[in-house]
Amino acid sequence: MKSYHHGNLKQELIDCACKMCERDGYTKLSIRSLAKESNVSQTAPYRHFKTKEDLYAEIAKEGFNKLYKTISKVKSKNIEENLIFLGEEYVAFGVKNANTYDLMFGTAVTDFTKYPHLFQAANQTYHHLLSLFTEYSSNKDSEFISETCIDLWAKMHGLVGLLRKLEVVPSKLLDMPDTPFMALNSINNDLNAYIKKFIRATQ
Amino acid sequence: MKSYHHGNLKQELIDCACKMCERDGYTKLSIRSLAKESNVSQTAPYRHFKTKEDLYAEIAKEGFNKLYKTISKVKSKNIEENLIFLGEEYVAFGVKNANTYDLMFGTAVTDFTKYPHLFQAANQTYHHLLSLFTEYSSNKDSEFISETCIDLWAKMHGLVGLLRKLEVVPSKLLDMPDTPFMALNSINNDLNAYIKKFIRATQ
DNA sequence: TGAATATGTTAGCAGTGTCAACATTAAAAA
DNA sequence: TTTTTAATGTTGACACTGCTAACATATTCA
Repeated sequence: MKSYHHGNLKQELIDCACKMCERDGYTKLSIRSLAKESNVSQTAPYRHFKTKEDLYAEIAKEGFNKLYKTISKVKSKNIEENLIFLGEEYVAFGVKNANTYDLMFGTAVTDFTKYPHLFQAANQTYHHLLSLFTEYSSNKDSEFISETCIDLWAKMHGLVGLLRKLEVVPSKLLDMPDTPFMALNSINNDLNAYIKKFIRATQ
Repeated sequence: MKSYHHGNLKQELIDCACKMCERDGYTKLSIRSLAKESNVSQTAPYRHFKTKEDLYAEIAKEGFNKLYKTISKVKSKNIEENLIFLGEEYVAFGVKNANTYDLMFGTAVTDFTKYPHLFQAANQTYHHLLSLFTEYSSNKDSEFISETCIDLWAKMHGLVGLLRKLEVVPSKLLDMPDTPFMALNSINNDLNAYIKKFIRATQ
């Protein structure tokens, strides 16, 4: 027998939404289908998320926390190795959690400052990069360091975006020369090696 | 008096859709609203676009053609200056045509090979980079050149993505230190200078 | 205990993508 | 030229969506 009140519906909805989002993509995720999958009425989620964007923000927040956890686990002795591993982890995260990554960096949630928890979670990732560079860099100028962070971040972020475009290209195109997809695909075969080179090139 | 048949509805729908997409974002663009704005019945567009994704693909195609036109206009004597200007034009395009850029590089249209015209238009951009590097690089190894292209593309692409995230941060946050948005914002003040440094760093 | 609040349900509105059935016209075939 | 066919337009409808209002039940706390 199930009671009228649920107990911990909010978090359960968020967990379920994260799962559905990563499974089907956030465009396919409807509040109604989320409610159904969670065995509550169609409008129950509205007691916890005023709008759909609020729900998106929650998923994005969880995504940033997961991303932070992933890249902050990386610990190496020297900065170069650290950045290489970090780059590998970051790009791998973006590709593996592609649909969630969309929500984190796409336009579904435009203004992070409307969602303090999301804002904080997003900054956490950046702070990690920042502290890495601050620790290792001989140049302690804060503007230099922040620019270097953005530089690295942009590279990793851009790679995630391009690598995803490539994934959908069927193998029959592999022998068609001079397409970016072809070029990207050859990289994909040894993603880690490429990322290493990629990051090392701009040390 | 208007005739029953329109004459050139397809292209007019595409043009209108491009305008609406850039104005409101592609999520707000509905086939019904497009039909209304074009003064035809709700389902008239379905004679020209089987699904909404087909319409998206058309908009993305127009976007890639416009991007190609924009960056292929850049002509300088030496490769370095050429790449700097190209980077500026590219990032500026991405920021100015943000909503269209979403459609071009987002997940609304997953498989470009389903839309040959879009596929061709997307590759045209890459080909331009490729020919630039081929012309100027002393290392003529094709794999090296294609990797360098992707490298540059990823950087520009990543910058567009991050710069957009920053735009929505209200100015009250400007004196809040240690946020990526803050850091990005300082860059945005002199975007061109940053890109120069950015690209030069990985020559 | 009782009142106020939080959290759940049901019913319904307006808007959406898409399809089927029908109307009109332009193009092709006779 | 006439007739048939195909292309292109409209109307109506279905299932789905985000969201709100009105109502039901449970929990919190004075």
